[in-house]
Amino acid sequence: MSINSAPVQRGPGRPRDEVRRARILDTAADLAAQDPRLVTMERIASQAHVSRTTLYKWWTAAHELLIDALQERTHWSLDHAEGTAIARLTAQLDDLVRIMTDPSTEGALRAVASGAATDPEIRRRFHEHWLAPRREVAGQIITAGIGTGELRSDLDVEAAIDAVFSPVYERAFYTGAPLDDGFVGSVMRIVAPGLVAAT
Amino acid sequence: MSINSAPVQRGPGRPRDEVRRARILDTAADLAAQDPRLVTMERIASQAHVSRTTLYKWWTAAHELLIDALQERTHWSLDHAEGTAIARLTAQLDDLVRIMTDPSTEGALRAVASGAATDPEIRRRFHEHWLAPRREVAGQIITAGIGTGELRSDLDVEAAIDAVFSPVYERAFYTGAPLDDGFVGSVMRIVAPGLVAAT
Amino acid sequence: MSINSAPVQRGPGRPRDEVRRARILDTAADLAAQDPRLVTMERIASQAHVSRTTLYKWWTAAHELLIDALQERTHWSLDHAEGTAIARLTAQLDDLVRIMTDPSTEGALRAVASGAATDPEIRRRFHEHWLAPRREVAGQIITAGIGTGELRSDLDVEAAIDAVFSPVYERAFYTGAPLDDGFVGSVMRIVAPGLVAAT
Amino acid sequence: MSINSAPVQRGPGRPRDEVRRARILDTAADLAAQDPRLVTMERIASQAHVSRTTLYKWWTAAHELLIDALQERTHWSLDHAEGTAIARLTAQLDDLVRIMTDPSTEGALRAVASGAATDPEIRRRFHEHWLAPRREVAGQIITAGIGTGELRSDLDVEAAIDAVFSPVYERAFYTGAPLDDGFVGSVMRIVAPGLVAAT
DNA sequence: GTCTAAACGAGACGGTACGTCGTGTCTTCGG
DNA sequence: CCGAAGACACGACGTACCGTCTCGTTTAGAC
Repeated sequence: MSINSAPVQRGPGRPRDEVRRARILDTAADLAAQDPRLVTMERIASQAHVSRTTLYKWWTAAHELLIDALQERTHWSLDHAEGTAIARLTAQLDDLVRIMTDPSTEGALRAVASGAATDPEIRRRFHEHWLAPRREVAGQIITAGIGTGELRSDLDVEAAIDAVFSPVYERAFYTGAPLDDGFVGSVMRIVAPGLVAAT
Repeated sequence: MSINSAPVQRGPGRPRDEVRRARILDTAADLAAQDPRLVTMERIASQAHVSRTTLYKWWTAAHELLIDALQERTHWSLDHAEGTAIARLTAQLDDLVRIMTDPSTEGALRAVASGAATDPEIRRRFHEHWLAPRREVAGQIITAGIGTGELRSDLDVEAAIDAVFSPVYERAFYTGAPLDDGFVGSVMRIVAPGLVAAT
Repeated sequence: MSINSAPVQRGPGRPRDEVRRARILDTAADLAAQDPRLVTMERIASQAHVSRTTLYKWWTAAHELLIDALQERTHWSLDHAEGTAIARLTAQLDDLVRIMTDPSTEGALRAVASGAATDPEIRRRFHEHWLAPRREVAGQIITAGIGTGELRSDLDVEAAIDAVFSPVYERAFYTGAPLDDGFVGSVMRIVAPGLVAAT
Repeated sequence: MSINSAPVQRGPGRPRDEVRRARILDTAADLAAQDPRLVTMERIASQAHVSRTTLYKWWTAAHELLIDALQERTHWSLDHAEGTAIARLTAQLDDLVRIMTDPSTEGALRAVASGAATDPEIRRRFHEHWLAPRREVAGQIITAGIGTGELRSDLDVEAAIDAVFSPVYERAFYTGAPLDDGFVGSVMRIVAPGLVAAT
């Protein structure tokens, strides 16, 4: 799952220092928590007591590094609860809100999303390693819901996923409005009627 | 509405060169259309055959300038059509999609949103000069719809606005999925049932 | 003597504001006294509550202005005492030391000399309006001294003037060594024997 | 002697490019020879095909750089000839005249002296790395001359040094009068009688 | 009294240089 | 082969002066 997960097989030469790797990711997350704009290769290097050379050896850019850090911190969020489709989507949304509420993951996501908005390569990575996995899960939930007859059969699945998730990103990144459990409730109250099949 | 609207009455001193101003905003929009990352004070200046000093005289940063450029290009989008609340919201959404489909406005918005995600000051400006006016209109439509009984009376208006608009931003900025009229239809089909009052 | 002495004859039009002129020169001298590097057209203008346009109307550059200021403050120094040639040269030297000891004249001279070292035009002005008049007086003293037989008849007058004056400039501008009456004595004790005729 | 003399022993890290260093100093000297006002970090960088960053890495300001260039070009001038004190001082003076006659060293000295006149920090450097070493040698010559009885025992050594050297600086920087061997003769003819002991 | 011409203020503008920060690349030494 | 240390080019930042320019306003003497 991680981009730079340590391969087990070993050849000759000095093995990679895993302690350093962890320290680097922690440092990046800390910086992002303080202020996403502080996340630069330069700063990460000096703060993590690591040479810039080492950073560039393993990550092509700060955003790559942040995505790694993000994934290590959010593995849990992909395990989804049982229940109705609506309940499971709500759980997904709760997880996302929790991620957006934790300063270190919020800051990292801000930094990555900021880059993604303007840089196609970052966008690709952001989509591949962050959005896609979550949309995948949501898609499965929705498809299953359609199968059981809980959800409408004529749903545009992609649009449905957008409708569920995007309000959280908008609030977190741009609006600055409070992001709490009440918000998840409000969103689901609005979106759910459009998802469920008429009884 | 514009930040730097030229007052007609004149005092002493050389009057501002409005031709230059327009050329600057055009240049910035062009650069943003090519690649939002090209929008730097340096590049705008050289491309618009204007000194950097002049840019800094009128705008504190590239993002300010872009917001001005955006507003000049999207005045039309705030006039909203007549009809039911749902119809009027759909019209709003169509406008937004059109803005996101025009390369110059899309690029400019990308650049500004990118900054907004990480810089609180840009976020404030982006909200004040871009999001707020559009949310304002949408809010009035919704409130009016509640008044006529078309929409549910227990709506969380802010969340409703989020639900309507945010899918467009998400697609445009991060997903890369096609942004066409069909998408607006899909979104509204999902959201509308949660907005209208039960009959 | 002054470059911009007000001509008496008057035509139509608003006459020059002499109060302003004095205020400008004072301001320039004050700035030079604080730090010669502060003497910029911009700073003089704002400090003297005068527009930059006015400065450029009357002086082509800050150094011109400073030379004017200097002359107004050092008219007295060209009147020389009576006595032997050596005594009169010593008096000249005392005057120069006094000028170099007064912060405002010292600063102004520093600024002008600094420009003169690198800019031929400033050098010409500095020579014409500052060095030449003083060398002129010294030259007359020396020539007169030769006439009376007090000084050697085979003197290289220009070199003699250099020998007398230049140590003061050197100390003032570059060495930072104390510039007091004792120094004038030391210099004259060294130089005088080479000037006076053998008895 | 040089501020940035390359130490021979080497640690880790890419070694400094000595070719670049030489090219930078040459370029600076060339610019100074053309016109001392051209000596700016910006121009040196572009002319020497070097980034401004590199300049700032090694020199805090253009004047520092020029002092380095000067020293590399004037090592020879501190070796002094044998003979009487007067002869040795004359040799020193000849050296200084030669330096002031070579366009590249003359220009560099002009630029540095110009800065020294108004900037205390440059003054300190100019004194420490240029004036002091030369005054040191002259001081030793004079002290030795006093020891042998050739020179007066009641000399103010500092003033004596000033008397010998300063006429050259004055001519070179401000007067514009010719600076040739005849001038050195004239100066020494005037100053020497005040230095030597009465017979 | 108006007329006229200069002085003066306010401010826009292009330009050059400053010193700093971050990027990505390259070179060399040591574990 | 990993990692540290550091040199280097490049692009952008925001600021300070420079000198020029275009206006509007003020202030005198001349008619």
